[in-house]
Amino acid sequence: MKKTSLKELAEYLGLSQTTVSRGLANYPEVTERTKNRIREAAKSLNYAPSSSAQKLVHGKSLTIGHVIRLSEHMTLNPFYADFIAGAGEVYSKAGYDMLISMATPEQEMQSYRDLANSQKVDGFILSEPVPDDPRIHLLHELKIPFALHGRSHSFNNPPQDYNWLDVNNKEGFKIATTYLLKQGHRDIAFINGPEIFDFATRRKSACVEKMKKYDAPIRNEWCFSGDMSEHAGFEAAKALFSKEHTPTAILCSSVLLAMGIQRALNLHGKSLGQDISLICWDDCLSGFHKGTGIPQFTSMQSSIYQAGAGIAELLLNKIKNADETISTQLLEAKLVIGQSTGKGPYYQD
Amino acid sequence: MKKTSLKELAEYLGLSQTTVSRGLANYPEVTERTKNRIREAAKSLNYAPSSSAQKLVHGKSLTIGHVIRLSEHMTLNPFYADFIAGAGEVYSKAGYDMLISMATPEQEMQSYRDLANSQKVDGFILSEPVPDDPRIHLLHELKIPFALHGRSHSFNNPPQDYNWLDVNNKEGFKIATTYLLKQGHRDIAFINGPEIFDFATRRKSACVEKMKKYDAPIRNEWCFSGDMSEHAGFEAAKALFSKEHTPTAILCSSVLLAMGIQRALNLHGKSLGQDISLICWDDCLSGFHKGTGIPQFTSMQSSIYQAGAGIAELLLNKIKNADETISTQLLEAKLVIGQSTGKGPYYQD
DNA sequence: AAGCGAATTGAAAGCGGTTTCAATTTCTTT
DNA sequence: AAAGAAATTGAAACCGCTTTCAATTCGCTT
Repeated sequence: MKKTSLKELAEYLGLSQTTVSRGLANYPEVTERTKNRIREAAKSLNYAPSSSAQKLVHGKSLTIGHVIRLSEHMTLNPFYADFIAGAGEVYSKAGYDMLISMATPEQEMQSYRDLANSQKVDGFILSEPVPDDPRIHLLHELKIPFALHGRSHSFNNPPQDYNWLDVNNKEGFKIATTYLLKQGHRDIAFINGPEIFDFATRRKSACVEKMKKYDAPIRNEWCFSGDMSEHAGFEAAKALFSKEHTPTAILCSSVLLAMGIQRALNLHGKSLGQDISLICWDDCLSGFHKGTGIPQFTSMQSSIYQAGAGIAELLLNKIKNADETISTQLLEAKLVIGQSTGKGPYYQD
Repeated sequence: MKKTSLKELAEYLGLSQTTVSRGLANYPEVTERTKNRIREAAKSLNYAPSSSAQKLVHGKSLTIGHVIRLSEHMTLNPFYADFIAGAGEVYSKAGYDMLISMATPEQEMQSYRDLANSQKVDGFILSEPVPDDPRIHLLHELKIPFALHGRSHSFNNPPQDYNWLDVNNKEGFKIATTYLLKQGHRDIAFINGPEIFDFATRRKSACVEKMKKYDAPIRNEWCFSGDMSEHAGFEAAKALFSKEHTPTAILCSSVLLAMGIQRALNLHGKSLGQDISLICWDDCLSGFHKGTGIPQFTSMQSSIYQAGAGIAELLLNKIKNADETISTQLLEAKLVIGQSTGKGPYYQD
């Protein structure tokens, strides 16, 4: 079972390469009868066109690139798996491939350059934007389509345009904060992700806005910003409950944080939903999929798998239609009541 | 800034394509002086060779394929992210690309066929082997190099040969079981992954072997096998502690399970390390990276990131050296004492 | 200055497809 | 049955690169 070329297949059939090629591509000018002959022969000889040859002649790679920045600690965010799964499924349905490239922060830009210039990919999906993300400028310059998962806050003027898909972090945290406030909580702590990131600042500002509106106090010593890991959640909650004043509710930016918070609370003999309420952001990681029944945590849910699928679709549309306009899409998160919230001291009917 | 071709670059330099090509590839017969001219021109015109053209002429794709099976629930194992990060880093150092393809169980085999026949990839990494994994046979037939992460138990005779890299599950769980026994535990429960998988059966048998050796009782109602999720751990532990007899120690197959177990224990007012001991398998997911100090769980640690890197290296060696012999590699897991274990009732100095 | 080997350079073939355009075959029509 | 239109088929160019092999240039020897 060795590689069959178009030439061999044509010789075997006693036809020209032209006809065979057209037959396989289902051109109308080829008789149905010969098409069938061709298809059968192709199957029996196990023929598949060489993708590099096809790419060469078409000048397209039918491949989308994802460059993943490996930080110094080689930590890769577990959300990537789901995000990529969502995108990957869209690609495979559309006949596209997904090329993933790991890059250290120093290699990162060059990696985009190389992939674009060598025409290995027809477009990029960018993740984890930073403020005034330099990749946006680079990819504009390289004139290659791309879409961003999330948004890059711009301090520059004018800001750069780009296609993006984001979850409505602001609205999500407004809903969550309002829910806690209406349940009678006023002393609310906020354990956030790193506030250099756009999503984290949006979450924070939503929270602050609503708290102000309800005249609830905003205490700096109750606001944390850092890694979104179990460990960070544990440490933050530990710090929080070693203070004199402690909140009656917590908002946090990730299920991982929530787990750490829960562990710390147990240590302090406090129980979630009873002594203290918690709402966490939930990216609906499939590894954490819930069973049936009331979920452990009350959360704002938004599937990162769907975000991956959505942004892949957005980008493929751009590419296929050579659409130069900017597309943006905002996904809404859903409040799901779980066991981690209860009435607060100021509750009133 | 549009795509520059070799031809254009050659014309710009007043040289032939041949010389330019050789210059860029650093052939010795090209003078250092002209090489430099060529390099400069290439840089200033932003030239990069078309990868499809290069692939076409070399007949290699310099790409490794990972086909990811999406189950019905679209759940993608979060370990994939780390595994892929490890592999990806090796690839990029070696000048290889990583192609990831999502496939439903029905598409899966065809996906391997297509990628191989269209020469999109030079080799495959297989994950999550099942007994007598049909992919092994297929890829042998397609005569394309591959390596398996884990092992595929064979009920057939003779079993098929293949390159693999696995972690020493058996030895790991022997160590863990022995540790618990020596700490004075005899009533040990086992919350395992799905026992259709090779790794899970090895873990189970290691456990059973050691228990027998120490004359500790093996109770079927204390053995669970299922999803390796937080939720499954919670449910198993809940079931376990609603029984009349309860164990003094638990072995489990994943940190996620451990977290669920902990949550259930808290509900029952039991505390890990005090009332009950737990050792879990820890794939060292970067998302769960520990801080400093004594880790939460006592665990058998083995980095799945390194497994990814190791198997990528193994495969690339095969490909580069056209090595037809079979390579296998067994990684050892390390017992790390954390806060979740303590002395059992039968402890003696 | 002629002759020679060594060092450079370039023309052209080929990798495996797609597509243009011309050639051939088949079918109508008269 | 001949002519013209329509339907099929195929030869050859081309995509962008590498590499073989032949041609040219160069530096030295005598």
